[in-house]
Amino acid sequence: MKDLKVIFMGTPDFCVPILKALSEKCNVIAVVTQPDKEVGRKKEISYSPIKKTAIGLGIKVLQPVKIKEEYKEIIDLNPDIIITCAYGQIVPEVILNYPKYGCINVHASLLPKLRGGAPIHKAIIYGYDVTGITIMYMDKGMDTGDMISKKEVKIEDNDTAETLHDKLQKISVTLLLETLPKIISGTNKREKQDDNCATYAYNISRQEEHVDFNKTSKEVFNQIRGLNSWPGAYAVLDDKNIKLWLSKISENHYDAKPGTIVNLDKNGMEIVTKDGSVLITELQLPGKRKTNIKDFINGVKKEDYLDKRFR
RNA sequence: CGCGGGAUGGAGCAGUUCGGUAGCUCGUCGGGCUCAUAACCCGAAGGUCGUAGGUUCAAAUCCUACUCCCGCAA
Repeated sequence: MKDLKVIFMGTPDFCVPILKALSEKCNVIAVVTQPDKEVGRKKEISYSPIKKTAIGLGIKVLQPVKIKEEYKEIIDLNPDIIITCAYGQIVPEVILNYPKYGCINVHASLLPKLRGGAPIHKAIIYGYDVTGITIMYMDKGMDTGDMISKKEVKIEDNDTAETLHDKLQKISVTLLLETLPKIISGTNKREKQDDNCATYAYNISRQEEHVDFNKTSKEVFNQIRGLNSWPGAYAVLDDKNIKLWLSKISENHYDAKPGTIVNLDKNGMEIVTKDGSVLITELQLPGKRKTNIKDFINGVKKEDYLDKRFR
């Protein structure tokens, strides 16, 4: 594997361990990542986590704005295999057919479930009990190619998108290192996806970050933890966006309209849902930092919140 | 030069409009009560009020510049 010429394509933090592992086991001849973006309040230019890692490892970095048009350099490098993970652009067929061992993708779900850009978040938000990593051949569709190997991860009640991200990140590396030798020796499996069972995990929209308390407690709970620690769920109170970071499902039932704050103490800010209530245990006011409920109630008057209603 | 909020003992906040003794709720430490406690009672420690300069008899508070944090928008 040492001489295997690999091009790695990826962008976020999630795939950094994969790049690191590949750079140890193979000859990573180039890394392809999304173009630098101006980001944040000061519109500073930020490099993607993968670009930073590649620079640290001394690997050549390519950043096509549209890989559909700017693929020549990638082909000229004559890779044996292209490995992608959360790259963020659809790779054109010209590239897919080129490397002798093909183009494979590491996807953070058990395909054909949760095809798309936000499989980790959506696995929790949709209330899945189990998710995982799938390694697959890429084709021209979005996460529709033939599957090579899979590894499952259970979703626990206390998992957030962040903890699940970390678990999946870990096993993505081991699964890839198990699978890669089989691909090279031609002993890997190749299984078609059943399109009838497919579900989709498109990128999170602003609308999906908004908590609707007309949903069930379970749905609210899953939404809040599924968006933690990025980008965060929010609801609106007094025209202010309040971020809701952690919650618990309460056993209590109230006669108030969904969204009403019925209680505020060290156990949480209790908000009525469609079928009961949830206790918010970590939240954030605009301009402020994240605070746990204990700190939050210290600086706040209970009367300012009780009986008000989120929308 | 995208818009806006913020920085005050270890934590979360009030006080800034209109300059005049550093305050609240917690936490910590010590003591008490209790079979016991995260509960209750008593007491203590802990802050050059983000930084630098200016105005003033006097600045957390007014003026100027800067640093850092955060929400929105991209």
